[in-house]
Amino acid sequence: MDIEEDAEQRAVRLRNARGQGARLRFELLEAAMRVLDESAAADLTLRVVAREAGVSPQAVYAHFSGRQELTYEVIRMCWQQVADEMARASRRARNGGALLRLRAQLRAYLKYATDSPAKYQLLFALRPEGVADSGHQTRPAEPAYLSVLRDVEALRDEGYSFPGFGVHDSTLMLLSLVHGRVALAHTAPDRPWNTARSMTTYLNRILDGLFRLG
Amino acid sequence: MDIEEDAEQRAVRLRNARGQGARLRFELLEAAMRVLDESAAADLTLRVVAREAGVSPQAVYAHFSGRQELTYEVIRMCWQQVADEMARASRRARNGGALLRLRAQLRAYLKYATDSPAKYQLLFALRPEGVADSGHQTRPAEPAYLSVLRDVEALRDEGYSFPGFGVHDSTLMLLSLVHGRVALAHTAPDRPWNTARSMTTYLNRILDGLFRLG
DNA sequence: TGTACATCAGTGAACGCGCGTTCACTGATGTAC
DNA sequence: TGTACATCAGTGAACGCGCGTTCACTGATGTAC
Repeated sequence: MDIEEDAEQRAVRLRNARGQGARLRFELLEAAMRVLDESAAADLTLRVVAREAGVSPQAVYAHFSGRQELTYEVIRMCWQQVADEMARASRRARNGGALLRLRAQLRAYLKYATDSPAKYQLLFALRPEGVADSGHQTRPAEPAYLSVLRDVEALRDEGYSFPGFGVHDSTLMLLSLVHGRVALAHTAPDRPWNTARSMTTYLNRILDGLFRLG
Repeated sequence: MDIEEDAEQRAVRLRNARGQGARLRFELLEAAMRVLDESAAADLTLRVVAREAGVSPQAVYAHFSGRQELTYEVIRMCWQQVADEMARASRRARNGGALLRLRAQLRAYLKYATDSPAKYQLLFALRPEGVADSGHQTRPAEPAYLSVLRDVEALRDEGYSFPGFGVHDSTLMLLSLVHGRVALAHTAPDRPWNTARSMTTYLNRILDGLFRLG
């Protein structure tokens, strides 16, 4: 016996009802997010996503122009996801001042980087040349930017600022700091000062020193 | 006629003299750097490096355990290269104060990111799991760190500091800022505020606001 | 001064793998008459 | 109420590609005697 097909094992799946074909688009993106939950970013291939979704590789082409477009949509989803968690953290801290809400946002960002390393890595995957983005595809980081901006504006309304910087410059500075810190930690992950806990403390101290009254 | 071999075209090359076999190790690393000068980081494969060096793919195994080790050595070279350029920029500005030297270092960093995007991308390539680094392989970013640290120490000796931060924390903050800023720029390269020039101005203003007497 | 041998710096040929993508097809479901 | 047909949601089979790696080999150069 032992006929053991060597065809790619594919999850069982009922085809969508007539008229519901567009559902597969979402199923593919969800499958991609699941893949990233348990694999490295480099393993996010068209074939792997299709397999996870329970369809053949060719089925992807009905909803995306190819691997590249699929990947970009996944990147957008990841940015939206981290932005959502940052905004939620800020909301949970709404009783504190703006500075405490910013702390919460940066902590949420660090948590995302730690808990979802593959998705996090994808956030800063370089966009290869020749991408025909149609407007909304560009600036995938915008949701996270806007979430931080909101609390930086609140901080300004409380009278705090970094010398000479408006809210946009300040927002960019905070995002740069937190991402840069995480990226540097990746170059020496075994060092004790590169744990998520150390980085949280570090960023809190920066927040405290950065913004001043007046 | 037209017999046109389809074998991989390989650069002409004389084999190293007896006893000089170790030279190939350096030739391979140099070849890798050349590849990165004109290709994306994703194109840095063992076969491509071997072809650029003018040897067969198997020849790599005489000097590296495999693709992974080769890649890590290249990453170390890139960090050393950017650190060298930062240190040189600092030396050129030695007549100014420490703040001006730091400006020069960060500008050199930005220049490296702009002029050598493939090498720059490699700096922060995630180290996959299961790397047996034998001591010196870890912390590839250390040369750049030490270069910045030197000027931050000089700045401290001039009496400047960021509130509550020692020289190590401050150094880490500057590197985080500049890398984070570049990485965010990559997510929206078409925006006018993400040009190298805008980022230089931006970082200069941060330096001015960050460190205070006392 | 010649010759057998060891060493060195590589190469030839091949392997299995997964990738993205193309083309022709299938089989269920709804619609027109 | 039946039937021909169009549409839809996919699949089957195959393509060429470059990858990392293994194994057996080659041919020049030095060394021992």
